[in-house]
Amino acid sequence: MPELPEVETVRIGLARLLPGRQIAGVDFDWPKSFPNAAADVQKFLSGAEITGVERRAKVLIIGLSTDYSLVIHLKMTGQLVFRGADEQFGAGHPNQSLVGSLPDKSTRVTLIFIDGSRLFFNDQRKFGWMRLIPTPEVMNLDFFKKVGPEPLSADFTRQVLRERLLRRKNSNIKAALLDQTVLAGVGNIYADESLWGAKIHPATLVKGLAVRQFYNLYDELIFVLKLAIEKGGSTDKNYVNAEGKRGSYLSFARVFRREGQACPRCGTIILKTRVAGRGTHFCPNCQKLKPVS
DNA sequence: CACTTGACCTGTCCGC
DNA sequence: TGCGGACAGGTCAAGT
Repeated sequence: MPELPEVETVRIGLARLLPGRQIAGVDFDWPKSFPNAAADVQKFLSGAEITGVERRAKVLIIGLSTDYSLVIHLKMTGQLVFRGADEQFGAGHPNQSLVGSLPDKSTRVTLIFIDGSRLFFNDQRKFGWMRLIPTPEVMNLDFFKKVGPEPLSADFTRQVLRERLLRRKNSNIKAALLDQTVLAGVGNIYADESLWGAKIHPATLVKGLAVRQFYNLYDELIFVLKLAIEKGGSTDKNYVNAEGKRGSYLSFARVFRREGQACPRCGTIILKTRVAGRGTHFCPNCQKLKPVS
């Protein structure tokens, strides 16, 4: 669920809310959510000031004045929700909020700032994690060494997308788009949405795609990612931004979670199948599976 | 080596 | 109503 647009939306919110705040303490219980030893957490977090919030792929990097960074992956159900000291932790937000009283039973880590405000790391399914890493070593993490280019960076061109996808020429296009070593940040929602835009069947083999199709896919991918950031991401069940509010992209979605509805382009009923091990939505008329010639 | 599948988890929904 | 099982889908390890 949190894909590039959702993580970027959280980053924008945290970058506005956190820098300059000083950490007083941290509470955490589930060790896998924060694997650093408890002593290290207290030692390198307490007294640290937050210097900035960055994103690479679907990972958030919160910089600290101690030359350590908090590296966070939300995986499927992670949330990072900030509450100011003057906000009742138990009251929730009136406007489109999905989270109420905090901490709740999905809260894995709580950062407490000296001004009384708090940052809650909630994660229902416990797949996500937060790690304290010396800042110069962050990019040495295996994930960062392998991850592909940022699709919204200036040097990510149509040609680059085609070259990267062709690294998996024998895969279907959906599996290749989801492969984080091919390019960073695309997950199930935006893979389906961009393939619909480019009129490509998700099971099409990469080697069977024409150059023009790669370029169409590039245009649709960039369009969908930018629109999703504009809409604050997609909220299905869990995802919320740094203020606990929903994203609205799904009301603009063309195929994702719209099985049984009419394709907005041709009116054919949208199907849901399984491709690359994931639930996959597509229009059987606009996105035909052609044999490799 | 290229590629696919299963494990990690919990909550929800569906059929009986 | 209760209960088992399928499903949700990001990433890594294990399997083919």
